[in-house]
Amino acid sequence: MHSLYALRSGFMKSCVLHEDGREQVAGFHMMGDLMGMDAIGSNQHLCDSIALEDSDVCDIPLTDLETLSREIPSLQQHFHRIMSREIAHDYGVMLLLGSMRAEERLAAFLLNLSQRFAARGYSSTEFHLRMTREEIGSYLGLKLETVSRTLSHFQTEGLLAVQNKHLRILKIEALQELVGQHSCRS
Amino acid sequence: MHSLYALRSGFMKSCVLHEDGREQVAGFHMMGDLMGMDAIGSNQHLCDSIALEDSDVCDIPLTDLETLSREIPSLQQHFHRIMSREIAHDYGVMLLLGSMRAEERLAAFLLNLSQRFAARGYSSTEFHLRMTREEIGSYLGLKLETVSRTLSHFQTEGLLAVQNKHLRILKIEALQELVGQHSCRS
DNA sequence: CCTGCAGTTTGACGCAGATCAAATCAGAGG
DNA sequence: CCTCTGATTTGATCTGCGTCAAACTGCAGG
Repeated sequence: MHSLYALRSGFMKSCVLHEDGREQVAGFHMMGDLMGMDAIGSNQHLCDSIALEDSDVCDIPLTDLETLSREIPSLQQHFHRIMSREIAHDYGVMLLLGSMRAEERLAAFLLNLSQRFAARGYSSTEFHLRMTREEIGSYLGLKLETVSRTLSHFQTEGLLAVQNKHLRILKIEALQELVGQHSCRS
Repeated sequence: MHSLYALRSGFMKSCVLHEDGREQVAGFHMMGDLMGMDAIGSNQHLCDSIALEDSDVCDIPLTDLETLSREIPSLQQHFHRIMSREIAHDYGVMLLLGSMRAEERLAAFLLNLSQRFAARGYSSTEFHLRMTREEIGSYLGLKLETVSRTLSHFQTEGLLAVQNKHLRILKIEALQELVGQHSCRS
């Protein structure tokens, strides 16, 4: 606590915990992501971060970061930008959870993964899902059966090819269209 | 843009916009809240903030805040704490949208309002809802009819007294229990 | 190679909440 | 006081997704 964590390599999830023991996946993190920004205000992390494959994490003491920020304005700005992006991202997730149907949620999720892999120099159309269907479901506010069914459905429609955890996007435009549409709800 | 906004008095909502024109309420703000923290990273506000009653807003240029932060460590820490709290709050909303049923969502919403009024010196059990049922629904990922029905249901159960937009909480423990329970989903 | 287990797929069924519709209510303006 | 309009309530019906159940797959350990 009172540190931030930079993910240098690997893949992780963060989970929010309920008082009653139930938990929900709040996000997936990959190389370069900064984690733990929820804890600055409360001295206590709301999330557990759990590695989904061998990962390398760098501990950043908050006091060091704040001291350096005062001396290096560009670092300060960068840090603020990162926190802000986290907030903006969360708004996107709220939108997703609050007003999208299962197909749209999954399409948005896959497109987001795709973009993030692309930004890191990996293929944007073919990658490995490191998380289980249940974890995807938890993140998207769906049950694992619904995730599985929706993936199968996308496959029969020819939008993607799924083989266990390996995934290939065949019609990225169709997925984008799905997300843009908002055929119903809210 | 490139300013933050402190709400000095009044009551506002912020809405996230879809590409396709649809919008969702991302949060409600009252006296003392800081708004616009989603825009630091992107140079562009994702949200429109709209006053729900006469409000008084104070513009805080980001560059000023950053300059002052460098000189006054306690201000810097305070700012970081506020951003962090926003992130933590968003995680709470994600939990709510992803894994709670209608009754639990509404109970959580009312309890949150109650706490915030209390923190500002107003009654924690009797207050005016400044937003419409539709806005509540949008925030909670429900339709206005469901919000209305659930409020009615709470009323017949004796948990609260609702008269149009005026609300009185009668059994706060019962509401808290509802939120803690998590009888189903996810 | 066999076994066990966690993860996944698929089907059948039920329900919470969306949708459609209509009646009522409250406040603003004349 | 009356009218108009947007907000709210309430009912009836529909449906997407959750729930329950069963079979299948792939991998790790013996």
